[in-house]
Amino acid sequence: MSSKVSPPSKITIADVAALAGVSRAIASRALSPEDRPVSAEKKARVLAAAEQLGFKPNLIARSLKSRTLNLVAVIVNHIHDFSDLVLFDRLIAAIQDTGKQVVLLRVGSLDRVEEFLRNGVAWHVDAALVFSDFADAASVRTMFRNDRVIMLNGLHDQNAPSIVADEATPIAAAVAHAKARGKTRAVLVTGRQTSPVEQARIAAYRAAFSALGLQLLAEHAGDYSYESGRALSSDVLAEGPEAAIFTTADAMAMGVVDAGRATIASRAGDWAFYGFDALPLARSEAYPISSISYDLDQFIGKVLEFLTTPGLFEDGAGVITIPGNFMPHPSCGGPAAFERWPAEG
Amino acid sequence: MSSKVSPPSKITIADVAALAGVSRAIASRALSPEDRPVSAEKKARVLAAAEQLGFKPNLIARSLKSRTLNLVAVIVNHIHDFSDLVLFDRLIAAIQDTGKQVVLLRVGSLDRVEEFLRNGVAWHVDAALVFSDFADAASVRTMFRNDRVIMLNGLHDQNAPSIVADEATPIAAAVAHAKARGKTRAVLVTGRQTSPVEQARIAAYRAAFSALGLQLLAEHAGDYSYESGRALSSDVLAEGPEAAIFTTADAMAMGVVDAGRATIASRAGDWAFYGFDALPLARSEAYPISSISYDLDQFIGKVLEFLTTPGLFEDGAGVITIPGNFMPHPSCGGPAAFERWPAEG
DNA sequence: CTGTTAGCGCCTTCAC
DNA sequence: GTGAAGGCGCTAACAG
Repeated sequence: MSSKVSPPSKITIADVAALAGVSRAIASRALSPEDRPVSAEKKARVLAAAEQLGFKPNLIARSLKSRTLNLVAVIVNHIHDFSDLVLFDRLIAAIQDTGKQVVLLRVGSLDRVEEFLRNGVAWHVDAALVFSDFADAASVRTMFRNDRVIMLNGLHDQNAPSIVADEATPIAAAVAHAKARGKTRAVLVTGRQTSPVEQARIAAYRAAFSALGLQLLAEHAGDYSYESGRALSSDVLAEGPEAAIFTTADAMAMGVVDAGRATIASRAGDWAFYGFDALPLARSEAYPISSISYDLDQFIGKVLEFLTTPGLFEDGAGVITIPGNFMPHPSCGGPAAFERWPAEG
Repeated sequence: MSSKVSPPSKITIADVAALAGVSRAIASRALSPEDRPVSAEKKARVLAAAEQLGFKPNLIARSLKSRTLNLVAVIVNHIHDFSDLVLFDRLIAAIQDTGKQVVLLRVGSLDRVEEFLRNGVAWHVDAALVFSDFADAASVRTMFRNDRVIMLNGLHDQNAPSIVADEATPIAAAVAHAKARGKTRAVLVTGRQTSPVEQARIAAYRAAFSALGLQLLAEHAGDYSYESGRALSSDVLAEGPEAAIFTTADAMAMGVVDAGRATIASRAGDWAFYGFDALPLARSEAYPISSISYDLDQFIGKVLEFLTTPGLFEDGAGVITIPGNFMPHPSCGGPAAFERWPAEG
C-alpha cells in the first residue's frame, strides 16, 4: 500500500523540529492548518522534514488542548429499518469525505445512556447527529462536551437546529390519490407511536382523511417492521379493498401484503396500499405499494452544511424543512420501477 | 435526566483529590477500574468526593498516557446489504455492552484510506474489526496504533485472528437438496468476485456440483444487490426450471424472481432458488428461496471474546470457524417461515 | 500504602 | 519571526 513499509511511526513534532533545525513551536506553527507566523523558508524546511519522516500529528494530544477530535457522533435507537441502509451509508460516506470520522452510538438497549456517553470518546465529539428520540435537545446537549447538536428526530429546540422532512404535503397527495381511485374509507397502520416523526405522520393522515372526506375505519399499531405488518395483516385486510390501506413504512405494508396474499389475490387490482421510504422492493412487481419519501441528497447536504460551518449553530438555527415526495406505484400511475424520481421544486 | 442540571463539568481529578484530602495519584488509583494499591478508607473518600462533584474522567487525557481509548473500529466497504442491518445492529449493541464505543469506518469510496485512518481517532482504537477486504492483515495492522486486528472478511493471516463461517457444508447441503428435487443442472449467480468470501463460495459450489454430478450451465456476475438480480433475471431464467438457480445472496435471488415473475408463473412449483443470508423476506410467501446462513450469536460471541481478552491476540489466534446452516424454503421442506431455526450441533 | 515528580504530544502564551 | 516555558488532565515511575 505505502511505498515503504513505514514502521508504525512514533515520530513526534519534536523529531520534525530537530530535523528541520527549528524549535518545536515553529514546527507546530508550520504544520498548523491555519496561518501562523512562520518565515516561508523555515516553513518549507519543516514541511519537508515532516514529509521525509512521515510525521502524522497525534490527534489525542492535539485534542487535549484544541478540544477538537474531528469526530461526529451519530445517535440512533437501533439499526433496523430497510431505509436505514441507504441513509446511514450515504451519511457516513458524506461525513468522511469532509475528513471527519463517525462514532455510531446505538442507545436503544442502553439503560444508563448518559453515563455511557460521558465515559467514552463520544463526550469529545465535534457534533452530534441525533436520530434517536431518547431525549430532548437540552438533555442531549449536556451529554457532549460541546453544544453542537443537530436534531434529526423530529424534536425541535430553541438552541439546536432541527432538520425534518415535510411529510404533510405528500401524505395529502397520497390520500388524494386514493380518493381518485374511488376509495372512501381508510385503514391506518402506525409505527412506534412515541416517535415525534410518527406522531406528525399520524396527525397529517387524520387531517388529510378529514379534509378529503375519507372515513378512517381503524388504526393498527405496528413497529415499522415487516414482521409487525405480517402480524397485523388479517386485521388490516378485514375491511376489504374498499378501504385504502395506509402505513407509515413500506416494510409494514410488505408484511401485510405477504401474509395476506391469499385474501388479496381474489380482487387483486382493487387494493390500494401506501407506505413510506420508497424502498426499491416496494416499487417492484412483488408489492403494489405506493410510497412517500424525501430528498436524501438535500437532507444530507443540510447536515453537512452545519458540520462544516460550526458558526451556523450560533444563529438560533431553527427548523429546516426538506421537501417530501409522493410516488404512486408503477402499477397505478407512478413512473416505471427504478426510474429515478425527478426532484421536485 | 440527571437529578441536578449539572454544568458541563470542568471538574478534574485534582478537584476530587483536594476534596478527599489526598494526592492526585491516590485519587487516580482509587478511580481506576483496575485494582491499584490504595487504602480502603481513602478509596472510599475519593469515590465519595468524585460522586459529590460529579467527576467524570477525561478519556482524551487518559488516553494520552494509557494509550487506550475504549474505542473499537468497524471497517466496512459500505453498508448496503439487507444482511448488514441485523449484523451491525447486534454487533454494535454487543460491543457497547462492554462499555466500548464504535467508530464505523466506511472505506468503500475512499481513495486514500491509509491517510484517512491515520489522521483520525481511528488510529488510536483498541481494536479493529475488518469486514472490508480493502487490504490484507499486514497492511491493516500498519493503519492502527496497535496490532489488534480481527479479520472478518475471509482473509487469513499469521498474526491476526480470523473468524469465518463454514459455508462449504451448507452449500453442499443446498446442492444435495436441489438434486433430491430432481435437478441435474445448475446456474450460479455470483457477487463481488474480488471478495475472498465470495471466492470460497464459488469454489464450494463448483466442488459440490462436481461431487453430486450437477452440470453447471452458466455463471452470471452480480453484486449481491436486488437490482443486480433484476438485471440478470432473463439470462438466469433462460435455462428453464430444469436448472436449479444458486445465488450468493438472497437479495439477488429476489431480484431474479421479481423481474421474472411472468416467466416463472407458468411453471411455478418447478423452479428452485437458493440464496444466502436467510432474510426473513426470502422465507416469506413472496419468494420461494431456500437460504444459507450462519449462527450470528456465535459469531458475535467470538468477536467479543477477543475484544474483552486482549491477551488472546498474542497466541497466534488463527482461524476460528462458525458453523453454517442450510434452510430450505418453507414451501419445500423447511420449517415454517419465521420459526427460529434450531442451532446445529 | 502514599506522595512527589515527570512526562504522554501538542499548542500557546510570552518574552525576546 | 522566533524560542523557551508552561499546561491541557491524567497516570506511570520513583522514592518514601
